[in-house]
Order: sequence, then structure tokens, then C-alpha cells
Amino acid sequence: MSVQERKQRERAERERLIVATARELAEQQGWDAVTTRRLAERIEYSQPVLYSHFRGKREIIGAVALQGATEMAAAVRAATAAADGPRARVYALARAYLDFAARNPAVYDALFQLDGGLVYAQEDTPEQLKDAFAALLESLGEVAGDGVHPGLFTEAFWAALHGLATLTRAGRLPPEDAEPRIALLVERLAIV
Amino acid sequence: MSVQERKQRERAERERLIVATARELAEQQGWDAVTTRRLAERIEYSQPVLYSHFRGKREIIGAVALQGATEMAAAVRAATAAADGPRARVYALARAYLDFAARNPAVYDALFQLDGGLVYAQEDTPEQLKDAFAALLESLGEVAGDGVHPGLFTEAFWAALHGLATLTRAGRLPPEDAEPRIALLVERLAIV
DNA sequence: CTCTCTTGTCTAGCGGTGCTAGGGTCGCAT
DNA sequence: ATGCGACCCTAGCACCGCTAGACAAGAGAG
Repeated sequence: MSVQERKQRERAERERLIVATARELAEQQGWDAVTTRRLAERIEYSQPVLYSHFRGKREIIGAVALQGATEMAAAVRAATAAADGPRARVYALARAYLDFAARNPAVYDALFQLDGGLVYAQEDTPEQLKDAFAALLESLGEVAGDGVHPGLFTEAFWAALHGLATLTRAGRLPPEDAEPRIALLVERLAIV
Repeated sequence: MSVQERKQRERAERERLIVATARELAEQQGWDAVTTRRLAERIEYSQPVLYSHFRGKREIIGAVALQGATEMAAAVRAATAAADGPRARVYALARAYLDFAARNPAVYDALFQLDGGLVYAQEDTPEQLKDAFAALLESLGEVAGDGVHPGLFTEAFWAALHGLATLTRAGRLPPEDAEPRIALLVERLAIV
């Protein structure tokens, strides 16, 4: 019994190592550099070991995404909790979201750009993803305005943030005017 | 002399064929399916021919992107020209933009998701891209509101549209409520 | 009309990718 | 002590983007 438990622990530990290493490598050199060979070498196992934990590269991306979703939810909640008043909370949320995207580009890509084999916006969506959306909803629902469904408002506001995050990072938007763009969105979209 | 001209024409024609075929293949089966081997086979030439026209796959994506930028600008202008009043123009613009993204997902990806080796938001940005942004600016500048720079407003509004387009297509947003999301953004962001 | 030389295209191959089959080597349980 | 099952590695598949070098077709000179 105890032997099996130990092996199970070691397996779980190795799985964490794989995900952490993939994430690290992706943040350092981009997801293109995360090849199964390089990843295997970094964890000091052979390639097939990866496939005893995950179906393939896609699932590894998905695992990083779930980890990121939890962190993002925590970052957003921490930022909004420290703010006074609905509008200040929305500002804090927007800045925390964009800050997370800028600081963890690979994780953000795993979440919203790449195919991690995850299901979104459905019943069988992983809890981490639902909770990340819930974290947005908590502060954004306050400022949806009369007669506007909070979920719908959150979706729209989130889309705007996502657009800012991706376009800025891809060099499609000049990075200088980030703050006034945030202000514009918050001031006009949020109804206190 | 005339011989050289004929050859030049034929070369240009073949280049158009490459871009059109790449686009077609991408729309049919996604950009992952656009490999240099498959593309070469479809145009009935060998792989190296592609490299006598483009530096690599990236440049082919870039060529599709430029073509798409021209078409998108035209679609947006056609839609806004047929609308009466600033607010109606913004609605028409938003719908035309999202419609273009939904109908030409591969082209949209080439423009805004993939690396086509193009430079954005700078002096040496290709004319087609500048013009596509200008097409947005023409209608959005009208509703920026007092004291708000039209370019900044256009960037913010565009980011919102981009977020809607990408999140919806990637299954991150349920597609049913697309119209109320558009309405929410237009009604709150646009100042008539 | 022949010959040379440029221009253009193709075949073949390099190093890389994600993924898998099959053999071998451990260590546990009997 | 030993049989056996779990585990991991080597080797290899088909494919990727890209390129070197052989070869053929055509233009221009004599």
C-alpha cells in the first residue's frame, strides 16, 4: 500500500515538474521553443514519459492554462479587494488583468490564444476557468447598469480588455497610451 | 525586351496564385494545414519555387494579411457609407468588422493573430494596414467625444471589437449574445 | 544555324517537429 | 530466491520549413 502511495506521490510531483518546466520555458523563449524533446531534456526524462502524463503537447498547454487561470483570478481579486468603491474596483481590475497578461505572456497565450484542448463557457468547463470569469464578474457586475445582465456586461468588458492585451503585445497598438485607453473604457463602460 | 516583360507578368501571376492558394487552403483547413509542401503541390510547382517569391512561410502569411486588410477596409467603408448618422455608422462598422472576421477567419488570423512579419502602428507600416485603420477612424472619429483624441478612441474601440471577434471564434464567448454585446459597446462608447 | 551562358526549376536532403512501438530493466510480492 | 508486472528508454515514423546542387530550357552572340 505505502509503496503505491509513494509512487503516486512521485508521479504527481513529476507532473507538476513538467507543467512548471513547460511554463518556464514558454515564458523564457516562447511556446514555439517548448518542444517535447527540449521539455523532456529539462526534466531529465525521455520524451515518452511526457505522454504517460499528458495525451500530447496540447494537454500540457491546457495544464499551464488552468494554473494561470487560478493565478489570474487571485490577482484580480487581490487588486479589487484593495480598492474603494465600484469604479475604483473596475480600474483596479482592468490594470491587474492587463498587468497579468503583460507579465505572463506565455500563460496568457495558453489561456486565450493557443489551443489547450479546454472547453469554455459551458457546463463542463473546468472550475478554474469558471472561477476566473467569476472573479471578473464580482466587480464588473456592480457596474453593469440598470437592466443589463451582469454576465453579458462582463463578457463585453472582458473582450475589450482581451483586445487591448493581445493587440498591445503583438505590436498592433502603440504601448505608450495604455493608460488613457483603460481610462476611456472604464469611464464609458462602467455605470456607477 | 518584350520577352522579359512577359516573364515578369507570368511571375507576378504565379505570385498571385500562391497567395490565393494559401488563403484558400487556410480558409478550408486552417493555417496549420498550409505547409510548403501542400501549397507547392496545389500550385503545381515544387517547393523551392515558393522561396523564389517569398522569404518563407511567414511572408506568405503577410501577403494574405495585406490582401485582407484592403478587403476589410473596403467592407467597413461600404457598410458605413450606407448608414445614416454617426451612431448608425458605428453600428454598421462594428457589424461589418465582426462579420468580416467571422467569414474570413484565416485572413483575420493572418492580419491579427499570426506573425506575418509586418510592422504595425509605425511609419514604415504598409499602406494597406494604415488604410484599414483609417477606415475605422473615419467613422469612429465622429463619436470620440469632446476632448478625446480620435486615434485613441479608435484604438480602444477596435480593441473591443478585436476581443469580441477572437474570443467568440475561439469558443471563449457564447455566440448567441453577439448582438447585445455589440449594442452595449456601441451605446456606451460612442458619443453622438 | 550552332554554341555558350544565363535563367529557372527540380530532386534530394538537412535538421527539426509531435508522437509511438517494442525491448529491456528494474523492484515489488510471493 | 524468483517470477512478474510496472516502468522507462532507444529507435523510428511521417511530417515540417528550408536549401544546396544538378539539370534543362531558352535567349543572345557569332
